[in-house]
Amino acid sequence: MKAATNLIAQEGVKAVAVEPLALALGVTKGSFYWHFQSRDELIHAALEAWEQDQSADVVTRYGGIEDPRRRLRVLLFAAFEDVENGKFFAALAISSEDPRVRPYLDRATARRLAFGVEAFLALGCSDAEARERALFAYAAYAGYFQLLRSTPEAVGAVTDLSGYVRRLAEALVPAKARRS
Amino acid sequence: MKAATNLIAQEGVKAVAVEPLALALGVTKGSFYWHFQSRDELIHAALEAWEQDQSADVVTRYGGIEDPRRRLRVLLFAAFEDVENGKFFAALAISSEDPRVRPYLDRATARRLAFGVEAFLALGCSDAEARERALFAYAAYAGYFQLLRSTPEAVGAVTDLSGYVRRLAEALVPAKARRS
DNA sequence: AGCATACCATACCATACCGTATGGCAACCA
DNA sequence: TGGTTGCCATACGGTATGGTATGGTATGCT
Repeated sequence: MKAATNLIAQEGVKAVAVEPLALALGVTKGSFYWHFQSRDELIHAALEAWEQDQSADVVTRYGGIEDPRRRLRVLLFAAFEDVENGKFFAALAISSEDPRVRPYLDRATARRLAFGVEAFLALGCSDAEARERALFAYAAYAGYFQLLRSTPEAVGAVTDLSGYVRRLAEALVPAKARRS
Repeated sequence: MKAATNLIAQEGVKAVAVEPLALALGVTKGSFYWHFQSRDELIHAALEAWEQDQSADVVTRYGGIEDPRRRLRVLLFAAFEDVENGKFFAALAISSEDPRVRPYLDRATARRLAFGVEAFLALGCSDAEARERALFAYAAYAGYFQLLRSTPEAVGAVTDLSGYVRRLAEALVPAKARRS
């Protein structure tokens, strides 16, 4: 399952092939099919594990912060700092046509967007405004990791990631009073 | 080639398979291999055509605008309005692991980023600042179309695209004097 | 010792695809 | 009328992979 997760992160779901996987792990197909009923089951298991991690994280870690302004800023910075997860999300996005992936991807997107919308509403935005800002933030997130994945050299030219995120935060949720 | 382009846009390069393609077009493999030397040649031809379109567009249409502020804003709005192209770009991104796609994707990214950096430099930004802003803009672009592709419902909730782009433009290149 | 269970390996079949070999067949040409 | 050319179809071989069938082996229980 770990190997499968790595493969997904690296080359997408299509790269999860039983025979090469077994070979790489030094076992055989026979052994694999003892532990898993099918290739699909392995893929689902890996995706399920990811989703479990996900939903465990977000709500518990950021839902507790009362001040919506602070909650959003913390969430934004944390999201961009979790490179591992960002990369895996980008990897899922490249397999978005796969019917096995779609549900997980849709749920993740819906959950995150809803979380963002909620926070912006708490910030006093109108309904449409909140949705727009949440989408903006999420697109910036998704785009950043897509670029980091597909053409890391291009992203590498920008060494100051925190500057990038700060700009995003300023555009969306300006701090009321900034010091120094 | 048109069919191949559509397939790439829909399901990525891997979906461009000779036999199903021939079947769908009501011809046979024999016929296909008369016109193309190989599957690779077809894929390259489709990508080449896209790249040709690309480079023809950007420079000629936006390079001419003198005022860097205006040039950037026009470029931003135009980029988001060209949904067809945006979707195809997102489709290429999902095939970014494919060695046939990488060069085209890399060149497109480099070209666009360089164009953005140049414009921000003309705007008076420092070198690092220009690179950061260009990356920000490009990530917002890439992310938007990735989401539009992978989960269109999520994007559909935001009906006012121009508001989205306006926010991006404001964050990056504020108009000197805004009215109303 | 005899046996069951858990785990793994080998050999096999089926499918989907790429690419090739070869045989039409129609249209135009000599 | 017979040949040449352009285009297409059929049939085949090769490869990668998913999945199954079946046999082997080690461990621990009775």
